[in-house]
Amino acid sequence: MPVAERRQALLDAATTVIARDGVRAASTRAIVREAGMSLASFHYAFESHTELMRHVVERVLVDEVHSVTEVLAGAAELTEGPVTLPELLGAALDGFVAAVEADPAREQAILELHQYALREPELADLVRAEYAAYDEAAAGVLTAAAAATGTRWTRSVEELARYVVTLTDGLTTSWLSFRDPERISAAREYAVAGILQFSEPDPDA
Amino acid sequence: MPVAERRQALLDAATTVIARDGVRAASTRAIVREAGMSLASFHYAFESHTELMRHVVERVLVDEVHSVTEVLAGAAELTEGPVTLPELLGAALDGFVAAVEADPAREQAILELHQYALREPELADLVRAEYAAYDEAAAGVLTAAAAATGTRWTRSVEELARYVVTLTDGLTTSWLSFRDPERISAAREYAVAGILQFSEPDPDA
DNA sequence: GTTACAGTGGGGCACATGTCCCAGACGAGC
DNA sequence: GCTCGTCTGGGACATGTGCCCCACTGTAAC
Repeated sequence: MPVAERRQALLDAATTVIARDGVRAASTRAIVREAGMSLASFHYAFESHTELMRHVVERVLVDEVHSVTEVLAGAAELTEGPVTLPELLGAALDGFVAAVEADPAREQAILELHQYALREPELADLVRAEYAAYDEAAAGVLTAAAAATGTRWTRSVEELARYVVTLTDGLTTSWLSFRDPERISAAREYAVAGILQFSEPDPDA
Repeated sequence: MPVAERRQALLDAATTVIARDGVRAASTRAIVREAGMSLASFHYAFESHTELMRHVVERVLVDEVHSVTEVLAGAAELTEGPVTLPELLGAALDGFVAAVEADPAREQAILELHQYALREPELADLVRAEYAAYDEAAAGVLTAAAAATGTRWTRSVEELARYVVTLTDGLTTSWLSFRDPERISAAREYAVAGILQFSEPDPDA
């Protein structure tokens, strides 16, 4: 078993344990047990538990950015025939919420890893980079949606995107506490309405 | 030293340790070291570390609800002379954000305790009760602000309140990651604008 | 002064954790 | 077949953890 593959297997196992039992429970032994390896194999693939955790944080956050970007892009490409701006934005937010609802354990793990990373000086930047990527993804959706519906934004797209990301963050934590779709849907509607305020027909379109 | 006082001191110490070093570091020994006691004193006041944590979660979350309610009520009572709805709502949100900015460690501790509580079946209800209290506080501010400015809401105040709470949650996590006032202020402005959509002059006022 | 007892400190138990070491297994090259 | 170097398993170490016990203090009652 090549080292690279073993590292991947250990990262997978660590992610599984964290999602199921929390960061607190992700001890070296729990991870190797999950991966079906011995402790020696662990320290053959990784310098230390700390290094493993660093890679876990990095991989999970990067993966999450990818999947979110994918979900948003998928919703934005759903433009079969004429679509309105609120429909597009609503679909994008629905896609995001559906992804969170589909795998709450993963989302909870991500939040725990955020906290973990924010406590480690050398990992804190990963969280900020993650949010920057979210901002970019949201900005992409906003501009694409406006372009597809002959509208334009009256405010900076970057600012609007940050607002959207802030809101999705709130939606995520709300879902993890209540698991209540109704509690989410109202906020979702208001969010869309809030953003629409800053759009207008594009005279150039 | 009476038992009740000792328990309070230990709760204080635990809160301090958690805010400074995280929940992960809040071991029994770390807490008694912070409180300047011996291990025996700890187990004289508390049945177990688990029981202590249960009380910590309860107290911190209840305290947070109180202080948030206080901040919001304070902002709402700032009605010297004629004030507009957006001013009132903006002031309330500013008060909230200022409280978060003033003590980020405490806010981070609260988020960690949320995660901790959500992992413990018997503590999860505390988080939900906390959010329910936030909802109520936000609803109170919304109705008070509307009444003070001769306006009324066109949507259910409960739903609007939940939206506000969701948003403040996002603002909090955003602040903890970036500590960037500008990043917050834009979202704050959009939030106010978003809510204002659902207000109208009250003909009965 | 003696007794009784709530309260406290130090030490110790059993267990879990991160890390390391060393004996052995495995397979490739000759 | 043999050797050599990579890889792996089990065991062990030091440390940290939650919890407990026993000896001791101080104080209050008589």
